[in-house]
Amino acid sequence: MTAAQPTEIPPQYAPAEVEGRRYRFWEERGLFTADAAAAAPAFSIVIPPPNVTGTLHIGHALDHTLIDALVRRRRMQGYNALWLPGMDHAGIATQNVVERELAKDGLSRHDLGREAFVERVWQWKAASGGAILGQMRRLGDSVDWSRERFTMDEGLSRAVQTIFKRLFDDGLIYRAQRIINWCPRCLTALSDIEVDHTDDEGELVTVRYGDGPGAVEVATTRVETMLGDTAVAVHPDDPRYSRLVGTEVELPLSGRRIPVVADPHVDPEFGTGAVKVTPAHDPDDFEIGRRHDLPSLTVMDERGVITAHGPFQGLDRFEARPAVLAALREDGRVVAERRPYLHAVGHCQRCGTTVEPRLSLQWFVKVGPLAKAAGDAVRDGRVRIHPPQLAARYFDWVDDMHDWCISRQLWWGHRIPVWYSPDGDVVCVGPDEEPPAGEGWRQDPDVLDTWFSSALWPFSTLGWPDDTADLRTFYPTSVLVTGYDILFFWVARMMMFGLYAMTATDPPGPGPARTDPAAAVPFRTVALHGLVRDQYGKKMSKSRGNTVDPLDWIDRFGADATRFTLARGASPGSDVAVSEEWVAGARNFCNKLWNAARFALLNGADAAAELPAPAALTVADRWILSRLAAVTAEADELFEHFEFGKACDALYHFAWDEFCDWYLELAKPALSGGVWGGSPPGPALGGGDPAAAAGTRAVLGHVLDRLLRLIHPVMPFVTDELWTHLTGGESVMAATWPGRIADGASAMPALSRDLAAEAEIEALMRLVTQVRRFRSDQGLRPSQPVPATLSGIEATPLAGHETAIRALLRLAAPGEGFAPTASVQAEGVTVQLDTAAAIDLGAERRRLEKDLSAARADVEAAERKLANPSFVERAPQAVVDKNRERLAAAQAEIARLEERLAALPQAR
RNA sequence: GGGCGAUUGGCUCAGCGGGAGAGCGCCUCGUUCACACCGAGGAGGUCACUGGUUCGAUCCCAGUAUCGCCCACCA
Repeated sequence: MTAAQPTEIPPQYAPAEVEGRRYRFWEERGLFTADAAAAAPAFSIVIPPPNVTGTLHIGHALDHTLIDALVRRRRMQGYNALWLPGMDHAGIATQNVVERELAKDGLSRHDLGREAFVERVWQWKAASGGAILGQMRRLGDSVDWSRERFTMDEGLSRAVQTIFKRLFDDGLIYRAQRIINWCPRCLTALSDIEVDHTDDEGELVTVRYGDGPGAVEVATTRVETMLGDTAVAVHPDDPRYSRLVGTEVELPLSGRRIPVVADPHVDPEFGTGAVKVTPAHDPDDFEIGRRHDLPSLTVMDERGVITAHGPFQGLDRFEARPAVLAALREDGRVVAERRPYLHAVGHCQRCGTTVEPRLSLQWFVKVGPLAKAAGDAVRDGRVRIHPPQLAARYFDWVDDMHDWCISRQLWWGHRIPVWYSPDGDVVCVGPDEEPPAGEGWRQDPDVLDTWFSSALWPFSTLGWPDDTADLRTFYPTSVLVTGYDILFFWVARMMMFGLYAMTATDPPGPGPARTDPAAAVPFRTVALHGLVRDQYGKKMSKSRGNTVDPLDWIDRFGADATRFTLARGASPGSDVAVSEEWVAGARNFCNKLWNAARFALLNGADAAAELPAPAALTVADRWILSRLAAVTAEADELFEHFEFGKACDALYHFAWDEFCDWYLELAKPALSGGVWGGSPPGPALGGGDPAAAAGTRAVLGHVLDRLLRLIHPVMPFVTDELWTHLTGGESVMAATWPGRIADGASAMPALSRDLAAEAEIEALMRLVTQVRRFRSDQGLRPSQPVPATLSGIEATPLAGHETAIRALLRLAAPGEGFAPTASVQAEGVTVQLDTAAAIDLGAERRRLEKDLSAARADVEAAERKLANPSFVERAPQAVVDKNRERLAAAQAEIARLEERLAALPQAR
């Protein structure tokens, strides 16, 4: 027997000491590196590329924890697992960040010029990107660093150009004069989803146009745009206005005469039923203008400043509004004013500025056929969205998508590969083509929406348009793990472009493609998680001051604790609430594992030994192996369905409640091989039996070995540190997963359930808990030995467990003058205790009465049910039987309790 | 204006057509040789409200209320 010496293993886990060392080891051994030529089935995940705008936040930590857990498990299962890392240039977001940096020095990007500015952004990218990579290492991300990509690296830029050219040639990219969302601060076009709507306070003003019988009143929230009105529209069937259609009215403040047109888009119920039409500054009006061939008058520049000649020229749009209104009032034109008037107003997602609808020439993707294909792939099951209820949102969006404005008036991003000649010729240049030669050709100055390149991520990162081994092996990727908040931004667009690029066509498009439609999808499953929230369920934000820096938690609690906190809260599609108490609890769990392993190591746990046959094991050994079998199957299944929270919970409770709290206590007699708790060892738990001791050391080693493997995907560092100590193996990362494994991989020996052992130990647990409760009620200190007899135990399944029970309960052998003062009955055993003092009759009576009323309630409920013929007739037999058993048990309990209550006053 | 989801102990959340669960917090006790980042015991909930279906509803259905999220070109 190994003497339990004070040891070099400290009693507390110190993450900082372990994490860096373990990560370097994994990396040096190439344990993260996937092999495109490997025979094992492939499993691949591409990282949702973090923006190079700053550093990772706790939401990234959640995403990375879940992905890493999936990948680590698959790797252990024997898959050829790849987690491909990389980052996103994040066009407008990054440009804004760098512009803000410049602004600190009083500079604008125009002071630097395009080339120098872009160079400056690259410097920023290097710094921010470096920080992000460092954070990923701290988190323990098992990414294949040899395959790291960036959306603007050479290969990906070639993929962007390739697909742009193909879309252009297919007529799916076009350039058009349209009303688009314009940010007057960022000075660029935005797509619909880059606009956030909020209900803002405005004013609804009713203005009279024209005079006399031909006058018409219109309602508007934006009086300043009337400078650009070119019509008034009414509904064709509106009898109030039918006589006016075709006439002209005079536009106030300008004297221009504009026509009254009839258009079905007008809602006769709203306002006055007549609407002013400003085709250059409102998307609806633009459409009306098109239908009626109205001129478009642009009265605002790109910064939102009025350009129309007259008294308002040079005013900002928000200054112009009250000015125009005042002028209208002066003219007696204002019929009614309603304020406050709440209405949805669009804001730039990146800077919050109110978006201005602006007529301009932009590039668009014609999304019709692409979106149809993206919807169909989910509809026909080639791609599964998890949890399924989020698929409804996906369909809503994909099935009714507007054309996608992809040009941005920015400098940071992929330059649009189109060239213009002075004569108006337009040439789209492919990746291997030279720009057109000759005088005066100019490339389009705009760049592409950052989501354009993100949409190619699952295949551009694998080498597309080249026919690479990586692409052949790892596409389609297995799972896409990301937050539901970017379902539209990213997931839907990857679907559109993945299917477009990777579906074989006739004639073939550029790059390799798949003839099997199921192999063309960018990923087979989309696993959506939620947002990280604070302990009150509130969204984290800098203004609330409730954000969490993952590095701060990693420094203070360890990466494993941080990961466990996030994973334990993760349910598919729902948000995760975290707080410092939670991560402290997770840190405690790490420490619990640490000490369980420390105990095992000190007691000669032997993971390498052959497991003895059940007959040669103690009941406790058989029980914990059976419980391990159960929790292995359970956790395995839960991980498979992205139920990280439940998997963590199952493992946590097994490790703490069953393995540590009961099994380690029960194993002590066998391990110590001698005196334990002051009592001689008993046979059932193998005390004093060398064979049983060896068996228990083997079981202890095996259970801990498998448990560490099961927890490793979520808590990689502490499990690896402990596992290597315990087994002498190189890394648990490379060990076999105890549950299901990949085809062709070799599994661990299966464990089976042992229900007899489970029942026996559960009975022991109930008895021990009952007596502990009595001791606690009586104020007996846990450490104080109490002489007691256990009568009737020989006739119960607990017959062999008397020593264990005595030890767990600190019950001493009855000595001379043994005089029991109280008894506790449970599991067919009567425990008579000599408390050496009068027991607290009040406490005992209260306890017994409480138990009695609970038992009576049980009897009443069961009787009521069983007295109901419909219940007996129609309920499942098992349920009826269960109630009969409950009734009998409760009745017996009542008899016992009444007896003891009656005996109570006689007790000493 | 549409759509989706939620409402369970103090807080955050599981659960589910047959006697309400966890973590944290709270109370009591504790220097038993893995761990005080611990151990033992305990208190605490008419499962939002109203109806319906059912032998039986926290669970299914309808409505109400409150909250949250997503989408939206009604000026």
